[in-house]
Amino acid sequence: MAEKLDEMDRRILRALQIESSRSQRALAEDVGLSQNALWRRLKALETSGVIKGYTARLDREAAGASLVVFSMVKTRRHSADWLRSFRAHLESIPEVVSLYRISGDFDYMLKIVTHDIAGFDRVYQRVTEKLELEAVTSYFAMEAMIEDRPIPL
Amino acid sequence: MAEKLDEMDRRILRALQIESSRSQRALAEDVGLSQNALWRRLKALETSGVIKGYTARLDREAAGASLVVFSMVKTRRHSADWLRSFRAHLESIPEVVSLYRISGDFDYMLKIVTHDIAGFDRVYQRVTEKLELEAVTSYFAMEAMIEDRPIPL
DNA sequence: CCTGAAATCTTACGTAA
DNA sequence: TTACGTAAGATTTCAGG
Repeated sequence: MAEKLDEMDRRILRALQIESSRSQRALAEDVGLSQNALWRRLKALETSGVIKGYTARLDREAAGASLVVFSMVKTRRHSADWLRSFRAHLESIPEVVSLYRISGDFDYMLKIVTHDIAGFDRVYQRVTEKLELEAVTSYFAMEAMIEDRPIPL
Repeated sequence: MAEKLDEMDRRILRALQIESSRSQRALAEDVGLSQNALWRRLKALETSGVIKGYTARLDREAAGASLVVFSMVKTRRHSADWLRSFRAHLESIPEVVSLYRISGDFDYMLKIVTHDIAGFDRVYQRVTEKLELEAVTSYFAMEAMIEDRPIPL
């Protein structure tokens, strides 16, 4: 399950991150394998969990999600129990698309995606109402210059 | 090209963001359409650009990209020319997976994904060498609690 | 709803590193 | 041993009519 990826695997993953809807034949030709060999590697990568699934890449704005906000959060409490409910609370809010525990003068960093300011405000209320936070600093994205590029391999 | 999405479209997009590799039949059944009707909507969503493509969802750690860093950047210069070269420079660095122009006491926010600290340091050098930056504050992700969830629709 | 064409999945066997 | 190639067939899905 934890075999290391070789160069061929990385080539396949790179191609799949760019466009996964191409036929196995075309993909196989690109990376330099037969369709059959590619199929076997694909299956291995899927069952080992390196490939978690396949998803549609959407135009965020066209999908009506125009606003991106990054919120840096400093918390007041740090017990295991509190942390659990903190995580559960944020998981219940779909607009919180990312949550990282970070180093530095803040404890967590949230990426929030909504339709507009009003939507963000509702999320903000929901985030803060239930949790005792010491400080929240929000950075509004004015422009997405590079957005969610492939994981570098 | 700019027709609004109706509830059925959103249902389809929601399903596709969760798992796009399922058959049109299964998908159609889920959202309450015939395979044929789904196919027409899919084609429309693809040609209108709402769906930009399809991609494999990878396990970042398993793919060997263990380190995530968010860097807040304050710039010294702001001319159109400089901005162009700033963008081009960062686009040339694949480890910079996101770049947003933001409001607040910083000008830009970078998301950088690398294998380890050494890799991050190389990227950091590359980012800062060519550009006159006033300040850079980096937050290292200690733990990814929620990562890149679907765009809320 | 129906269908021809295409793609996927699977097995089997021979070969090369 | 481990991975690859070819080949061929069964099955499923696609892309429309």
